[in-house]
Amino acid sequence: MRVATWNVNSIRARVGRVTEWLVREDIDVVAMQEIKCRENQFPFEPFTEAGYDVELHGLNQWNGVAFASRLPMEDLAVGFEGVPGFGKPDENGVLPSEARALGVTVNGVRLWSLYVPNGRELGDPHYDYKLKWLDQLADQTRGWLAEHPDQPLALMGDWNVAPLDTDVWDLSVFEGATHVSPPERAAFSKFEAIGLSDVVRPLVPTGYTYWDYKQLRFPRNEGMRIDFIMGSAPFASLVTDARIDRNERKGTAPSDHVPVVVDLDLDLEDDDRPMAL
DNA sequence: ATGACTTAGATGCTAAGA
Repeated sequence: MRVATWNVNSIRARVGRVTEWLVREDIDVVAMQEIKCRENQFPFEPFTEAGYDVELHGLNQWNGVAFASRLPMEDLAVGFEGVPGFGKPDENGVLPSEARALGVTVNGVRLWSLYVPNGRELGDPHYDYKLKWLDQLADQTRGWLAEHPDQPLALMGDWNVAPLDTDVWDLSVFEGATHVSPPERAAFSKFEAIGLSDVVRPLVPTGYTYWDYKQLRFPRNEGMRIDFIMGSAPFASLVTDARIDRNERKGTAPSDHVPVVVDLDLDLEDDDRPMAL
C-alpha cells in the first residue's frame, strides 16, 4: 500500500496536478492539507474519475484537511477529542474549532491528515494555540496507542515545525522565529516520547518539503523540512520505502509543499507476527 | 521601497501562509 501526505495549498487551484500525480505515482491513499474549501466547493469529479473516494473536513477558505483513497476508508474522525479552538469566543466563551485534523482507517491502518497551526510569531496567540494543539494531539495519541497497541498508526501532514537545525536552509534566518523554537521542538519530540518516529527520515536523510513562493526560495533550494509521517512501531515495521517528491515543486502553479510518500508491505507484518496463522 | 508570491473572499483590498 502506497501512502502519501501533501499540503496542496488549495485543492481547487491544484486538482489537475494532484489527481494526475496520484495516478502517475500509483498512490493508494493521500492525506491532504490546506484544501481551502468547504465540502460543497470540493472538486470531487476529477478524483472520482481517477478512481479515488474523498473524505474531507473543510469549514471555509482557511485550512481544511482531506483524504483521497482508492481503498475503502472506515472510521472517519473529524478532529480529535479536546482539540483547542482559535479566534473570537462565542456567547458561551467557546473558541471556534478549525479544520485541521481528519482520521480514517485503510486496510486496518489508522491514518491522520494533520495541519498543525502555523504559530505566526513567538508570543502571538496563534503560537500558544499551536503548542496547545500539539500537546492535546500527543495526549490523545498516547491514549489511542495504549488502547490499540498492535494497530499500525501514522500521523501525517504539515507539522509546521522544523525539528532539526538542518531542516531549514539557514538557521540564522530563523533566529527568534517560529518553527525552530525550543517549545515547538519540545512539542514535536513529545510524539517521539510516546512511541512514534519519523518513518521517512531514516530512508531520506536530507531534503526539504517546503519552499516559500517568494525570493526565489526554490531555485536557490532555500527550503524547510516540515511535512512528516510519524508512525507507531507497528506502522514503522511495515515501511519498505520512502521518498520526498521534490519534482512537484516544479512546473506550472505548484503548491509550496511537495508530497511525502511511504510504501507499506502489509504482508510483512503478518510474516513477522509470532502468532500469525 | 519594510516588498519581492499565492490563495480565497468580503475583491480592486485584506488575511494568511512559514
